Amino acid sequence: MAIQEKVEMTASEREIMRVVWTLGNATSKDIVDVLERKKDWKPATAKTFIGRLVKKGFLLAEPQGNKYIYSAAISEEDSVKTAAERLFEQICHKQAGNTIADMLAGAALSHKDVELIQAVLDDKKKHAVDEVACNCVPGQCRCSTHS
Amino acid sequence: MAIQEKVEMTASEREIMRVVWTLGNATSKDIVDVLERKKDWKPATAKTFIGRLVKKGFLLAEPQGNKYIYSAAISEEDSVKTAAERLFEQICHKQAGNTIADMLAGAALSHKDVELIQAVLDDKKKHAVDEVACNCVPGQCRCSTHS
DNA sequence: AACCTTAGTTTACAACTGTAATCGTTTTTT
DNA sequence: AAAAAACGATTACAGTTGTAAACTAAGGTT
Repeated sequence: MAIQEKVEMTASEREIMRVVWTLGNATSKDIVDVLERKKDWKPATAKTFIGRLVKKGFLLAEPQGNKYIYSAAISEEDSVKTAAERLFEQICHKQAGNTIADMLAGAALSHKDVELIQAVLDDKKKHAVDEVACNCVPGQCRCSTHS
Repeated sequence: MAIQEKVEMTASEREIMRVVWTLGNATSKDIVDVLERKKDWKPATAKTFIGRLVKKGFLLAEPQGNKYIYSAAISEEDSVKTAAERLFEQICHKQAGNTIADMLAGAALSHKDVELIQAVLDDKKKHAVDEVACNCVPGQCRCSTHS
């Protein structure tokens, strides 16, 4: 596993990344154009985020003549997974199931999605435990109150 | 529905909130004590976050003599739900199912959790569509490429 | 050659965050 | 009552983020 520093990608930066993830390779113009329409960002604004993403290591910049061709250093899937992990780190492990149920309830799903989730759930059934261990320090969740 | 401004709760602030959610009513001392152990925060640091949370409207401060009794202005469930929504806003609706599947795969679940999720999923089955509509602007996800 | 466009870099600047010390009051101890 | 402890409020200060203008150099255009 890469040493994966604690570098965060902000929501604005993710807007840039989504263009790159979509195109695979993108010029700053490609990016600027999309975000100028979607977010009303001035070209300079998108440029700033591109620069920060390169510095953070999320974007790779391949020199191409006098400019760069940008590509993503991480996949969107991994990036979203990391963001989700970051969220789950902020709640008691015991609440994870509930939270996922909430998300599920609020999501629009296709039959295919349902099937996929059912498959994962079936697998989970085999490894489900009687009680998930609480990972909180005393005082930060009710579970630890009864200990 | 309340006009729910676009006020964000940071991860550090959430640490404070978790103590309040756990205790229901908390003094600054309750909060300081827990976070001093968990995060090694100086009392002043926790105080700063408490102040910011009050200003942001997440914490209610009931005067009690010369001090305050703090309580939460939103439930932890709602707060987590909001955070999750914020995450899903950053990805294509079409990817929501996949993302949930990933989260599910990575979570520790109890039998009870599995049951709950199964129930929600069963309900979802009734309303699943053939294809979830993509909500992205052209250039920000592959779906829109074929349009 | 002179100029405009484009791309990247530098600089700007306010708001928000993390992290805390200090200050002014009250309360509690001694 | 005098001193010490506790609490909220004020101030501090660097780093991050959002938002962008200005600058610079290369490239294309007239």
